[in-house]
Amino acid sequence: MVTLEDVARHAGVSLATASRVLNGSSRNVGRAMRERVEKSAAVLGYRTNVAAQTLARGASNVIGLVVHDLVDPYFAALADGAMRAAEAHGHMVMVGTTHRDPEREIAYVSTLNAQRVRAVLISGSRVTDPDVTSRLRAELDRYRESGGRVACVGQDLLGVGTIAPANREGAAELARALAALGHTRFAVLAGPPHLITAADRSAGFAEALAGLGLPEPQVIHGPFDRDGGYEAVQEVTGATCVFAVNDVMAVGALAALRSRGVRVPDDISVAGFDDIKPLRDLTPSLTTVRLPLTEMGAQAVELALSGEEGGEPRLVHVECEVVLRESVRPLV
Amino acid sequence: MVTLEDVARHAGVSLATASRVLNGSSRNVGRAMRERVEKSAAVLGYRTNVAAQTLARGASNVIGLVVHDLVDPYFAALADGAMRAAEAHGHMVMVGTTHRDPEREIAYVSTLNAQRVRAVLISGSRVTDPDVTSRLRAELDRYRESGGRVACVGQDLLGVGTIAPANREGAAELARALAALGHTRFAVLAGPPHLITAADRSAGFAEALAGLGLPEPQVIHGPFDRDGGYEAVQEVTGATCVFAVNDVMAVGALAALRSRGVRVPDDISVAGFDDIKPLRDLTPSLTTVRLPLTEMGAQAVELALSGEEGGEPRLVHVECEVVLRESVRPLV
DNA sequence: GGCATACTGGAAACCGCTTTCCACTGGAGG
DNA sequence: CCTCCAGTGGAAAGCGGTTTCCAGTATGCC
Repeated sequence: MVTLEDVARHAGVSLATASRVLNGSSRNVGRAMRERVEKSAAVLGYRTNVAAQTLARGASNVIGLVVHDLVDPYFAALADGAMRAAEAHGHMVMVGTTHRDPEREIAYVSTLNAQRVRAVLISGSRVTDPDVTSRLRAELDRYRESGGRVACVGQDLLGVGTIAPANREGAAELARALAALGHTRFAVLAGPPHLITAADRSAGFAEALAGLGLPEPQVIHGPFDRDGGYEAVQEVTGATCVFAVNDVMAVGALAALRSRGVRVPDDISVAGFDDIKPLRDLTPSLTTVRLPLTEMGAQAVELALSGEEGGEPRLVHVECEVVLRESVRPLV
Repeated sequence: MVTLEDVARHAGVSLATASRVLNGSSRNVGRAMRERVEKSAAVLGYRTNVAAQTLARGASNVIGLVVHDLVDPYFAALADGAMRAAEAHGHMVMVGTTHRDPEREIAYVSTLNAQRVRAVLISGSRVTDPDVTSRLRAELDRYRESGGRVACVGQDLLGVGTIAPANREGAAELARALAALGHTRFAVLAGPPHLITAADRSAGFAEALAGLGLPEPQVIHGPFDRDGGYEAVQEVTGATCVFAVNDVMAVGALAALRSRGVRVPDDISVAGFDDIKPLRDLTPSLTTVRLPLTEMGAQAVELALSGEEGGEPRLVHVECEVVLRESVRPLV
């Protein structure tokens, strides 16, 4: 293991000088020395010991990202955006996947705190359980007290900078768009009641319907994933249009309908939410509400890194956009 | 920032004792002391400084994973498996995405070396360029000389423990299965010639065909991604069956055919390779060669962590399995 | 020519934790 | 009763960098 001291000795300079040359200091080093050091470093194959650097500097160059499931295209896109932004800052990303267990979310914040990461990014829906939320908050607060930076993608419930998608409004807009096509009887595959993202989208959708004087949708709860959509759609009765509160559920619903010989959109229309990448290759292509996932991931990094310069944590609202595709047809 | 020393002082014990209690040492600590220390740590909200720990121990608890693109379900599944296995060992995973740039692959190994990660996992196809390969190898060697462990998912070209999918054999088996259905005129969407995975699959397929006395397939090169498949399939002429060397390309091909009104499998059959997760929700469902991606990710972690106990780097062959689905139909 | 003023290089104090070595204690064994 | 040893707590030397002072040198200016 070649250390900075080895390099310094090999170059015939002091440790301080070698450090200044190799690890971006503000101090200038004379041209001759600098070249000697760089040459020695190359010859010896020196690699900075980041752990030592982190310890000495008191700040690391890694960003922690907490997601539910990397295989879910939603989080994959978020992670991709975050990693691109992180790289632009010269940071690496350390990922923790909770597989939807809030306890592990808390545990990961603790672990990332121990790693003294530069920033922590929390993504995915918050839950209604106030106990879980306050414990997560406490853990985040502890981290921030010691100089950590945090950003959240989802609901503004953690007292930290937040990228907040307009779930309610997006769902409402979708409802109006679908109603404009003539649909009146809806079903909502609403996900679990305790997930705020799911609840918000479901509520926004129902409210918009009510605002139009349309009957209440049939609401079916279930898991927030592909299989949850698959199961939930089986219980739909009498609706002409189904809204799944996220795309992966909608994909599951599509599969279930297909396997039962129900044609989409001829027999029933289906819409989702998020506009995840793989959607475009589905048949029929899925109507959805578009969220700029990659950008959101990148924004979260910027938000966390910029910190809340003297004041309140910032709240960034993200607009959604309804995208009508083949899975929905107008009712004549 | 509360340090171990703060805890020790608060508990009225020495630094050594506090360390032994809080960070799994082999040494025993008396019950009374132990409890005092644990209590103090909890009260003060102590979090180990992993950077300091890494420096002192000379070994970190993070694993580096290098992938091409997290949004690609292939790598997402690999990463998922790796993260599960890593967690079982109490490690975290740091991810680098190269977006298919071999230079960044090398750069990431260097960065991960600087981080002194416990192990580095390299995934994705190797390239034919010997210069790139040898430079990557050199970087890996440097890392291993200083005690790093490496595993690779792909071709055994790096001189490190490797999880090697049976690309050739899998493709050959697929060719025989398709031929058994009566197909004789094939096209191969072969990806870029310099990607060994693509080349192996393409070659295995063609060889099997030759072995059966069938005519050579039409080979079309192009990018290894979804859009590459989309474009390449446009050039197919006169084949009854198209083999895309990976699933994402096959998905692109399916989309292109659909948009041109070509029916699959009625007008033409399509097959892919990998069996990525989102496949099951496609219409038609895609015939492919199944690879246990999640397990491969986990195996890579185990392989790297276990090291090459006194000897040659290990080579783990991974079997593939042909999965016939709707996108292929028998030719009467 | 003399002196203030950059510049630049080096010595050494830390960053927070691990671990080796030492010292001390109390009980087993002779 | 003394010796030996297992068991446990503490002091202190690193781990590999960063950075603050200090000192020496060359430069600018009057």
